[in-house]
Amino acid sequence: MTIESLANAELAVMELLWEADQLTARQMRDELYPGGDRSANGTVQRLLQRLETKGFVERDRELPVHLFSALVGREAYAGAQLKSLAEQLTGGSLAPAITHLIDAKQLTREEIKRLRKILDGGDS
Amino acid sequence: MTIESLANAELAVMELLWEADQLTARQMRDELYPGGDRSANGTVQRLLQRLETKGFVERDRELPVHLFSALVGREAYAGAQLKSLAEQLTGGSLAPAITHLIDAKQLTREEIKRLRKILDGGDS
DNA sequence: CAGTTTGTACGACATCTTGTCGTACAGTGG
DNA sequence: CCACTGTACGACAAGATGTCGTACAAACTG
Repeated sequence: MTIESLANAELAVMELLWEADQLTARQMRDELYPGGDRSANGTVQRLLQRLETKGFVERDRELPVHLFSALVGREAYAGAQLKSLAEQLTGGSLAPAITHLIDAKQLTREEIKRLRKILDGGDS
Repeated sequence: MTIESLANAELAVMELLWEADQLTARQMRDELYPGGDRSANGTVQRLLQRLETKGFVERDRELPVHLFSALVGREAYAGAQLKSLAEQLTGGSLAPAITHLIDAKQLTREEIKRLRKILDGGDS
């Protein structure tokens, strides 16, 4: 159940799928490679193929022109990455890193407020 | 000032340096490659060299046998990675990802409590 | 002093990942 | 039948990573 991590171009594709519910490869090509010649099609298809293998993307094969959609949401991906980072570095806890961010003034007062609200609501 | 991200073997070296203040390459070799033959020395030296280039490690050249120490602390590294993740994925805010972790019950009650305490203290 | 040992410096390499491209093939419409 | 669009996928270059080998300097041993 481990969620792999994504590279730039793959992430760019996911960004599109996180915005729209379903997209064709063509639509994504137009978005990602505006002056898209023939080869850009292959690139996008390749990226989608790999994302499908990794379990990030689903493909509706009903029609000859497939419809792609995200299987892993942005928040789920971000959360998984956060968790994996914490596990790798600080024994599974986010606390040390967040402490550091606060001390280094890398979190705005706004953001701190937002996080506090989330935590107060989330557990009880 | 961007902090690069580290690969496995590099991270393993940093782990050692995060535990001890200063170490010789030899000490790290013994730790990382217990049955260490000749070539393991080269590997460790190479890793240290690259870490030095990336600005993660400092080398005391006073003695012929160098003493290595971490320039970037574990919490600073974790924090930087956290921040870069948030910037890449959720517009710089950690809130969405943490919300997801709470909803998906990926944070223990303990951890939530700890985070809340940090946030309550950190702002003032 | 000559020889050995220990450590540093670094070139070289195999492997993997990533992004890209080209080509082959299927279905559709003229 | 031919052109077009899309899918499938092999191949490749570039970069990162971990490893190894070798060259060289400093110190220690006899």
